[in-house]
Amino acid sequence: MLPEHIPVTGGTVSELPPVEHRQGECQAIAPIFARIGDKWSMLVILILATGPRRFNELKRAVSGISQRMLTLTLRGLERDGLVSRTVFPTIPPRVDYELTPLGHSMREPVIQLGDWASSHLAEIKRAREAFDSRDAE
Amino acid sequence: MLPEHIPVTGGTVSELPPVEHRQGECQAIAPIFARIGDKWSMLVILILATGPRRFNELKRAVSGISQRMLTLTLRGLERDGLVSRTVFPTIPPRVDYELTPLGHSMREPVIQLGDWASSHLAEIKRAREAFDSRDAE
DNA sequence: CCGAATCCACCACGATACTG
DNA sequence: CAGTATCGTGGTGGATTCGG
Repeated sequence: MLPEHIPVTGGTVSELPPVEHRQGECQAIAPIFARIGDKWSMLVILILATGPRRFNELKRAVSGISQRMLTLTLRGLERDGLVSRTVFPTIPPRVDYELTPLGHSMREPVIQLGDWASSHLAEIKRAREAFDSRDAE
Repeated sequence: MLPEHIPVTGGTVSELPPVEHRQGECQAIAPIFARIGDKWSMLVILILATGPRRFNELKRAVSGISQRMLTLTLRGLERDGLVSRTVFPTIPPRVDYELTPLGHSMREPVIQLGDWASSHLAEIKRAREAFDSRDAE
């Protein structure tokens, strides 16, 4: 399903696919990106990629998220069919969240992005500082 | 970079890395995700992955984006060292945007996510409709 | 322990108009 | 063509409280 990626080596710019190819695509995937590309969704997916978790486990793992945003984020992911919610009517109550097959199919792309982010953290930090000090003139 | 150096815990048999491993990571990558995971950044990266573009080319390609948000998005990506901005002092003026080496390194993860999104568009749509009709009771 | 609900500040974002 | 400026608004997201 994944199209062969453009070879980087020795390629000229003209060998890149025309914009139009992506252009139509953009129309379609923009809403998806706008949805999963919020502040928390991908982090939650990233955590759930390690296995099912309870609500407060998630809250602890995704440090900094508020209870409300975690609820809303999970609700959104559930709506999109990426996460399933299982309630155990015990006392105390217990709710497990885990990736659905669809959510599971998203694991690899998200993990890759996460890996990219953590590998290039320092570079980005430096770029920011350089930019900020440069425009402070 | 992931599963290799993860120490084996107790007797549990799991291919998945423990949460704790991701947990510390999350702290660090949350800001990055919050940054690139806004409404437009990844789409712009996706377009620029096909080669350098001028401002209005981008505006047309990323359908639906306002002039203001494109400017802000590009400025943010530039600040993060992902995109470079080249001004040609001609008349009419011309400004080219293209991926930096750092931005280039992000191409593959973003393209993968884009591919994932476009492949599962229909599934997500169906999941949403199912969810919405189910909670409309 | 899990999560819904309310209140509220802020800023993300879009629309529009204006400049070099 | 490539922005900047300004303003208005809806939504995001935090703090807190309540319920099951």
